[in-house]
Formats: sequence, structure tokens, C-alpha cells
Amino acid sequence: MRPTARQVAELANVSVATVSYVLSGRDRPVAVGTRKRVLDAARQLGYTPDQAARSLRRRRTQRVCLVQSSPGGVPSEERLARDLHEMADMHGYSVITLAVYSRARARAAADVLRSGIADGALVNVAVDELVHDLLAESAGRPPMVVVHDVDVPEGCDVVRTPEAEACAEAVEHVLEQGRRRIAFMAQRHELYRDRPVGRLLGYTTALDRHGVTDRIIVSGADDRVSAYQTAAELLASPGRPDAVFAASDRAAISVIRAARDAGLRVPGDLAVVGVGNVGEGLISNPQLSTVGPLRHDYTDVVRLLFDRLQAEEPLPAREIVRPWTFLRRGSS
Amino acid sequence: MRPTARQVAELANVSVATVSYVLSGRDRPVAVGTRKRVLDAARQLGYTPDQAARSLRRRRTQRVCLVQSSPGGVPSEERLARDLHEMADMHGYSVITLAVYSRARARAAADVLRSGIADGALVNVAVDELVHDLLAESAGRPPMVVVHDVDVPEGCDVVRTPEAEACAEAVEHVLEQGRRRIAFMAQRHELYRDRPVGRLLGYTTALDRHGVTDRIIVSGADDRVSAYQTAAELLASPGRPDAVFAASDRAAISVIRAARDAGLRVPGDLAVVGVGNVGEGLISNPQLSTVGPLRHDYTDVVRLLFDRLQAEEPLPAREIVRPWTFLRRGSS
DNA sequence: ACCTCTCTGTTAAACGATTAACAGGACGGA
DNA sequence: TCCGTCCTGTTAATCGTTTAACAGAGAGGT
Repeated sequence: MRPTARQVAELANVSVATVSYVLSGRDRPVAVGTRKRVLDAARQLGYTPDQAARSLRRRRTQRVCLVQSSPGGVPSEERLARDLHEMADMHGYSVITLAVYSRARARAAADVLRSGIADGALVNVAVDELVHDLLAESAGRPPMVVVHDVDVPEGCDVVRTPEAEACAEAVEHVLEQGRRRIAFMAQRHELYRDRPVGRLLGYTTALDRHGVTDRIIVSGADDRVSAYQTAAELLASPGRPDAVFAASDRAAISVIRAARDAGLRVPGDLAVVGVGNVGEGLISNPQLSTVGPLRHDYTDVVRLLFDRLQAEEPLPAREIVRPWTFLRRGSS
Repeated sequence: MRPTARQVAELANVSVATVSYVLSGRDRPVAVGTRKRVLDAARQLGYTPDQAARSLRRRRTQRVCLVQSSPGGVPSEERLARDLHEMADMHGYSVITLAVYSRARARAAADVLRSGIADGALVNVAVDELVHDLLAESAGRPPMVVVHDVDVPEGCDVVRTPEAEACAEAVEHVLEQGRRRIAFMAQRHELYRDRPVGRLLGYTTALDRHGVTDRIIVSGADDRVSAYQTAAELLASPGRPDAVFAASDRAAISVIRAARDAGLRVPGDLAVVGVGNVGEGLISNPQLSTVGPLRHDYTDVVRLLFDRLQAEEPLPAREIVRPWTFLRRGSS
């Protein structure tokens, strides 16, 4: 059996209250001799306060929740996870990860959050429906920071990213090079929507503006291997495109590889643009043109959450806009 | 304030015990009419049982902990995380992620685990010291599954991977091609040990067996970009190697790129072998020779943990060996 | 009529920590 | 001497849920 505060108290010859005052890090004064006896006893027994009991009483779990489409994932999510973990460690919080990849899971996750498993949540899910299911009936508890372009309930902060406009800029750039057969390689979730969103929206917007009606939309941007295969097929087809705008950098890099393996010159025969501004784009050959955030770290986003956790009284809803930009490099 | 069982009980005109019997999913019989009243009241109030209170009373958290070097990370860890999340979801568990990247963090993580934050843990940390710090004084609570070649205390399962032998095989393969200037690109943690371990051990073993004394050990296998830079420098140096054994596939792929960008033929001028057998190796040009696991999923490992959680009485310690093999492909 | 079951609900004691309220001693000032 | 204050420790209520133990009402057998 794990040792309890009671056993520490008996060994140190004090009451459990005193044990708690010594170990809970509150500012209740305790005589140095007593404090030492308690600390020694605690060490001797290997005592660590029970989290469940502490959470129940304090009404704080010292945990934050990261809600993602998948555990791990693309580099940008990885960075978000890292920044969250780092700040959590600094503040003595643990991180609980919820993977939300279906509506059923989204509803389950909403329940889990409502059950008080964490003091706050950082929601980084791209799909509208899933975000809605998560937020429905949440009524701002626990407080959340939502990284998505969506209406949030009271008690939530939101981080918006105007991806579409930056993507449109990138596509217009290749249009201005005179290219007309421009393909878009989409992420799966973009294809199953009633209207274009995000990166796909940027693509269609740019084509609309230039009066180009020819649309070549393929899937494959979700992982490297399927991106390569899709690109290989696309480039071998009769109406081969002269530009590919891929919804992720890792996909775009696969497109470059497929193009070179097919004997095409980049950007001569084929312009390639990715999304994400990942470091890997700098070591591809040629270097990858990309659309991405101006800042790579998510400390501002994470701080939003911890500000709310630290605050004594409810904070007003806040909003962050993370600007994106088009970076022309060698591949276009 | 969140609704409690007490409020549900009042609304349904029953006692809190009955509410608990209805909602906790135990097999205590409750009359259908009563059950319905309780369910209706719970739904109406949006009631979800408080996790902290439930955990305290049941002495189970319904949580498992994943301890990793970094949140997210390399593809193989990603797969482990995914498999863990999937099985956790199936069993109604949540996953809590602990990032352990220093001894201080390892000790902190050990405390957190001892505080009963989760019912069990899956430890996937490569560095000996960190694993030791984690397991020290743990005394098998909570039960853990350790993916590392280490002695584990009672109540822990261990998953061993004979990486070194498979890596030696790969290096011997390039030795048999007559190559003698074979470089090893290491992960950071391998370089700060008093004796060679894992992949580095395989490398030195193979060279020893063939009487080759020439050792070229560089770092850079931790991420793509530094791998590329390290390789570019290495290949431009006077005593250029004729083979590179990289401790990860992503690093190896960067080496191939660097070689081709430097005008070298692979495998003619330079043989390249990676570690991990990642899907990306199949779309590189040439395809990447690699050392890796025969099976890619970690369901067997994850099951080890959940068997232990499900078991009524303590289970005997178990051990899994995950075989590795050398896969010769185009790059060597 | 009486006893025994079964069925279904309630009472109340945990679980282990936190913390408001209290208490006793020491000390100093008037 | 008396009173107020500070210092340090204890008592006991509380957080919300679970669950063992109990209790009352019918049913059914003898």
C-alpha cells in the first residue's frame, strides 16, 4: 500500500494537518524543527500526496489537456505539443493527450473534459464538425483555447490563422508565372466538406480571381508516401499539371521527388509550393517555396491557456491572430 | 458549478447511492422506472461523474501514462503513441504524456507516477540514466512496461530489442562490399555514454570483427536538417567516407540528399544505410537500405500493459523480444 | 400464520488530502 | 497582573463518489 499523510504524521509525531501544511507548499508557517521531522518522515516512507484526493479537495487537477486529431503528427503540431509540455513542466502541470479522429471520439472527449480530468484544454483540431462536437454544451468548463477558425463559447480563447489568404497569394504567384494547369493536393478532411475551407479555399479563391476554371484536386497530402504515389500518377497522366500546390510541406517534398524521378525539372517543368514552412524545406533540392506562419513557436498560444489557469477571476475572452505569409524559394 | 450526483438524486427523487448504481455501470440491479428517472435527470443537468472523486474512491484513475523522450517525435514512437491511444480509447482509458528529456525531469516524472496519476505506464525512453531514475524506488507501482534493455523491478514488464546485432549485420554487409571508410551518424544520447550502446555498439562490433580500426563517428541523426548539414560537411572533407550508417532513417535520407547534391552517386560512391524501416525509405531514390523491426505495430507491447491493468491479481513479470532485421535495398 | 427469499432502495462509512476555525503557550506592554 | 498578539499546532468538516450493510415490501412455500 502506498503511504498516506496519516502514516507520515504518526512517524513524525504530528497531525496530518501539519503534514499537509509542510508538504503542500502553502505559506502556512511551521516551526523549522517540526518541518524537518515531517520532511524526514516523508522521505523515509517515500510519501507523495495522492493526486486524486488532492484534486478532489482543491478542485484543481494540475493537469492540462491537449486535444489533437492524432497523437504525434505533423511537425507544426509537434511544436505545439512541445511548447505545451515545456510550459506545463514549468508550472508543475501534467499533460493529458486526447486523440480525436471521429465524431464519436469527439463526443467522448467532450465528456472526459466535462468530468474534470484537467483544468484546461488546448484544442488543435482542424475539422469543423469535431470542434463543434467538442465545444457543444461545454459552457466554458473547463476553459479552453481553440486553435481553429470557429465561434467559441464564453470562457474560451481562440487562435485564428488566416491560411486561406496566404495560400491564395501563393497560387496567384504561380498564376502570374503564366501557369494554368495548377493542381491542389488536399488533406483528407478538406475534401469532405460542403464548401472549400482553409488551404483549399485559398486555391479556389486564387483561381477564381484569375478566371481559371480548370481545377485539379487530388488527395494525398496527409502523409509522405501517399503524396509520392499520387504525384507520380498525376505527373504521368496526359493532362499533366505545370504546378502543384500541396497542402503540406512534407507532401510537397514528395511531389518534388516524384517529379525528379519522372525526369521533370523543378521549377522549369513543374512549380511546387507547400504549406507549413517546415525546416526540411530548406534542405530539399530545389528549396521549397511554401506558405506558412511567421512565427514557429506556440508560446503565445500556450500562454493564453496558462494565463487563464493562473487567473483568480474569470478572464475576458481573448483572440490571437497568427499571420501567415508566402515564402518564395527555389521550387517555383 | 458542475452538477453533482446529489443534485441528480434530488431531481430524480432517489438517493445518491441509486444514482451511482445506475451510472457507474456496475451490475447492481435497479428497477427500470427508477433507472429511467435517474438517466433523464442526469441528461437534463448534463451530469458527468467527477473523475477525482471517483478515482479517490475506486483507487483507479482510468488513465495510463506514456513516458517519452519528447512529445511526438520519430515515426516509430508515433506509432507506439497511436497504438496506445487506440487501445486506451477501446478500454475507456485516457492517456497522459510525460516528456522526459533530462535527469531532473526523470525524477519529477517518477514522483508524478508515484502520486497515482495513472494506473500504469508505458516507458519508451532510450537513455539508460533516465530509465534508471524513473524506475528507482518505484517498487512496481504503478505497473510499467519498459521498452528498453534494462533490468526492471518486480511488477514491471520489459520489451527488449536486439538492435545492436541487427545493426552489426548491416555494417558487415557494407564491409563485405569492400568498403572500409564507414562513418556512423549517431543520435545525441549515444555519444555521451561510457560504453557504446545500441546502434553504435552494432557499428563498433562489426568493425571489430573485421579488424577495421578506422572510426568516423559524427552526430546529427536526431533531426533531418542537422543530418543534412553534418553529411554535407562530412562528404566535402578530405578523407571522405565510402559508406554512412545513420542511426535513423530520416537522417539516412538526408545523407542521400546531401550526397546527390554533392554530385556523388549512391550507392556507387557512397553506400547509405539507415535504421527504423520507415515507409519513407521506399520513396527515396534510391530506396533506402535499413535496419528495423519485423513488425511495425506495438499492439503486443500495449497489450502487455492492459493485461496487467485488467488482471485481478498481480501478474508475473513478462518479457517480449522484438526481432530486428537488415533489409538491403538500393542505397547499399 | 410464519418463515425465507428476492428485489430494490437507503444509510452511512470510507477514500486521502486540504483548510477554516480553534486553542494553548509565550511574550510584551501597560 | 492582565490583556492582546503572535506563533505554531490540532480538530474536524469537507470535496463527490462508491459500496458494504441494512431494511422493508412482496412473493411463495409449508
